[in-house]
Amino acid sequence: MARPRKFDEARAVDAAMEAFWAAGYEATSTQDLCDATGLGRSSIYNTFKSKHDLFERALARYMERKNGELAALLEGELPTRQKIRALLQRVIDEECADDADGRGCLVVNSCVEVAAHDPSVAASLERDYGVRLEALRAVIESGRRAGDLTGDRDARTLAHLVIATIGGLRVSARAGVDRAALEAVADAALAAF
Amino acid sequence: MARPRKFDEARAVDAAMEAFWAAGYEATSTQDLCDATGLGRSSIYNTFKSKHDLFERALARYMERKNGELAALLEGELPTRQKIRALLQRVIDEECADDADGRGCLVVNSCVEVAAHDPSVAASLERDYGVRLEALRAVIESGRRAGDLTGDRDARTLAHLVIATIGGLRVSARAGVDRAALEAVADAALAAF
DNA sequence: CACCTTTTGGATCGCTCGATCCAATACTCG
DNA sequence: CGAGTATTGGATCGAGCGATCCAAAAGGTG
Repeated sequence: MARPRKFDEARAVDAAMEAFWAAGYEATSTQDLCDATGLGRSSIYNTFKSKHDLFERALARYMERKNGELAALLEGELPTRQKIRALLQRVIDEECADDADGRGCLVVNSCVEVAAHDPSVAASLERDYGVRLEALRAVIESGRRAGDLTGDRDARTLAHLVIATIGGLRVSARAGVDRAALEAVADAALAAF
Repeated sequence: MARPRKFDEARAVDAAMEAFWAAGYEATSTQDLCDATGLGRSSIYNTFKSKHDLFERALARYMERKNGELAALLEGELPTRQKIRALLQRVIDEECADDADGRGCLVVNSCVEVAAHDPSVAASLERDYGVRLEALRAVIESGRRAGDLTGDRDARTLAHLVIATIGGLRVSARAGVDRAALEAVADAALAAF
């Protein structure tokens, strides 16, 4: 082995993730990626196959992080219904945060901007959707068994509904809807439970 | 007055709309716009200030068309609840259509891809959101007065919910969710009414 | 300490981007 | 019918794109 790397690959992926998150896939140039990671072109192309490859790694990293946060929330002590409400509230807080210059959620952004024209990314997004769906379904079903949730709607459908509501809140936030309205929507969406 | 135009400006905007709709703003090149409209660069730049200007016209045209369709549906004879369900069904049909190569809805796409980095487009999207919100609110309120709808949730909030649900269905569809699941989500979302 | 492999910075590749310019064209109007 | 003007096609602009290449640098290994 010869000259070792001067940088941490995971840190580079994280930095790239921030760049793609802030501007989207198309609008992020390789120069932007150099600036964000602090690396030269050579290091990037020596480590990753292409901009596209780096994007897939960055997206995977984002999913990993977000799914970790989701799992942590769902494993908490709250009653099931309040777990769901807290999840929606977290989304609203993210979207309405003053310092979040409207970058939203990389997964949602990628579903809309990238998925249709990129089968590989689409497959990755579909897999990730499945993970979130199963996590939510399990929590809803266990809440129901515990008598925590009384409705009789299919747990899987409710899990789909939660994910769709999150997507809807994020799109609405981008359209300029204010926090109070988003919170009212979140409350109303819980009527299905 | 001299040499007259050989093309119809509105048709050109329509063609550009299709192009932006299919590929997104960033990924649509001026060459794509020439191909889609059948015009030369000169004609495009002579008629529209820039790619951005043409995009705003195309987006406005899309909103006009879609809001027309919405108004037609809402003015129909169906009971209010079924109007809403039909609206959601239409969205699902659009997203799941075999020939719709995943282009989705230009408004949703633009909210996610463009709004954050383009104040002018953001303002346009916000205005359009207001139009849709008001149309839905009015229908819900009139349905309630007619005894068509029995819940007591704020009509404006329900209108927000309908729009958010549409956005959520569209994002979910892009993530690969199948038609049956989307329809179940649409039904569940109606629980708030 | 010198060799050898890998990384690094930076020049450069061919291409396409959005936009502009100009000469040729074609139509209206006096 | 000729003068004048707006439109048109196409060449062209400088800039930036994603990607590649190469020589210089650096540190582990004998």
